[in-house]
Amino acid sequence: MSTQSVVTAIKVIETISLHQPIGLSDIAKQLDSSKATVLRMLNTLKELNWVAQSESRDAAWSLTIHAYAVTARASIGANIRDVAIGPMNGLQLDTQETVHLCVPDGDALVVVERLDTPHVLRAFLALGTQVPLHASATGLAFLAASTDAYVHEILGGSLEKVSDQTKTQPNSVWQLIKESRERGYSINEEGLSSGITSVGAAIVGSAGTPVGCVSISGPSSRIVAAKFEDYGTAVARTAREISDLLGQPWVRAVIATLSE
Amino acid sequence: MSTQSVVTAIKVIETISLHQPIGLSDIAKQLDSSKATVLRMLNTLKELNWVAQSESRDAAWSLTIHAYAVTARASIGANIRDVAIGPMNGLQLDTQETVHLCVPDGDALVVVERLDTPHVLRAFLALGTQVPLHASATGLAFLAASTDAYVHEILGGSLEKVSDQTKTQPNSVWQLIKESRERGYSINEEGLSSGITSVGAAIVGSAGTPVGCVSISGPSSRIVAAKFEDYGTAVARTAREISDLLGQPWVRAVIATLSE
DNA sequence: CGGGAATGGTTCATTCAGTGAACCGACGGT
DNA sequence: ACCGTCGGTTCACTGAATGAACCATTCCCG
Repeated sequence: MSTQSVVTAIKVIETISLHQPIGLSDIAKQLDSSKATVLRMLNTLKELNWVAQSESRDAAWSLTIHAYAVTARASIGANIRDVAIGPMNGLQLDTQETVHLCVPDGDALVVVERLDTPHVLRAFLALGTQVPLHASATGLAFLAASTDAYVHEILGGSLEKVSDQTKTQPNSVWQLIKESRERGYSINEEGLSSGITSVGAAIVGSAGTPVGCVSISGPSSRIVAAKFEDYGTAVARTAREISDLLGQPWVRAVIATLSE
Repeated sequence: MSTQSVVTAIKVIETISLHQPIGLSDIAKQLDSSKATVLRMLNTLKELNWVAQSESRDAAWSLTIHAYAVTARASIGANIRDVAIGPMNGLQLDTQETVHLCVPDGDALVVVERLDTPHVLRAFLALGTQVPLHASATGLAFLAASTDAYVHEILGGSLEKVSDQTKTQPNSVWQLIKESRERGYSINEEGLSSGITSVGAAIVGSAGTPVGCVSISGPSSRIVAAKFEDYGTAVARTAREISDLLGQPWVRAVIATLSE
């Protein structure tokens, strides 16, 4: 059904997004589409200023800042992002570690905001990065705040081994989730990336369902077991603050004023 | 020519982006297109998970996080963003004010990164915000680093009055640009928003052309004239650091390691 | 060297996907 | 009860989207 030329156009965009500077033939190959079709899409998108090709000999294509700006200024995440930035800042000052804000996109989380640590040795994820639910502090916190039905749906799927220490056994992950529920915050020791430990907590909407997560991340040499409780309570408090703010409509107006 | 169904699809996306939650008829009206066509686009984009409609009675449409994630993880800005984050952090620590990173999109700048101040009273722009060249510290810095030909092209266009204090006379703006060139940094006193003063400097690429800008912003009560020079030299130094880093290819690899 | 297999890009006949006017049912205000 | 609006649907027409076959380059490897 429905407008397959638009479908291929969007798929072209998503393919470029995943493979950064990429050539015409490669895109056509990935989409199982003819080069002619793909090229017409690219030219149209170029006219619209959504893609550009490098002027070097390979003529590879990439997305433009314009495409980013269009999607960045809208999107549901904008609201939670603006509301969350205050409490996140406090958390960053308290812990001096990198703070991440993630929101769900399909069966994964996406990083939509980040505050950095002043430390030279640091951990951070680029904005827009996809984070798996089973292999991150934010993901575990999100699952801990989700229904058992959803958790088991995720655990029943394929649990990708992201780092050496990623737990890929449903039982092991389930154990981490149970612990997170008891504690009120989640801990992920090097499951997303070797050498990085994170502590996270879920932000819940008015309906009680999780709408996002915050976490702090740093090298395992600094985020040691002795600090888990301090960091965990701080993260959980921050998540609760954001949750509370989301429930109060007037916040939107105040933030709007400050950001003008 | 070229694939006008894709053109309308993208225009639908851009229209939604500008008007946040918006109804079917409004979109059709803005695009001078039939509701049937627009609705088919919306349904296609919905299947692709780029737009969603509120489940409330008005059934308004908005962009999804997925759309944001797709464009955020790619885009030219990603490189400069990752490179800039280090020096920006230093600047934030030194000045304790909000730090913005902007890159050009057409004849405007777009905010692609921000580091917040710990102060309660603060100034910030949402990521993805369009910033006019003539009415912002970043824009003035960008123009100061641009060719006279380009500056006059911009000054010859319409200079929108963004705030009460926005300078809309080409001569006045030209004066600000000249001062910025002499100083090495730009100052914008409440031209973008009443009560907010910013200091900015341009990041230049290997070809010597400006590729972006950094700035610090805060309430005019804190960013006072006596501090302009200190802040200005700090901002200029940061911009130079980023410029230098951009010239050194190896940095890319280091950042990639840290961000994993 | 020199051929072969990539690459980016073009052409063109076939056909099917995209188009908008007219339409429907449901709200919401007067 | 009316009118105007909303979101969404129907349908006949047609021109826009498609991919196989086609260049012109470049680059690699024997």
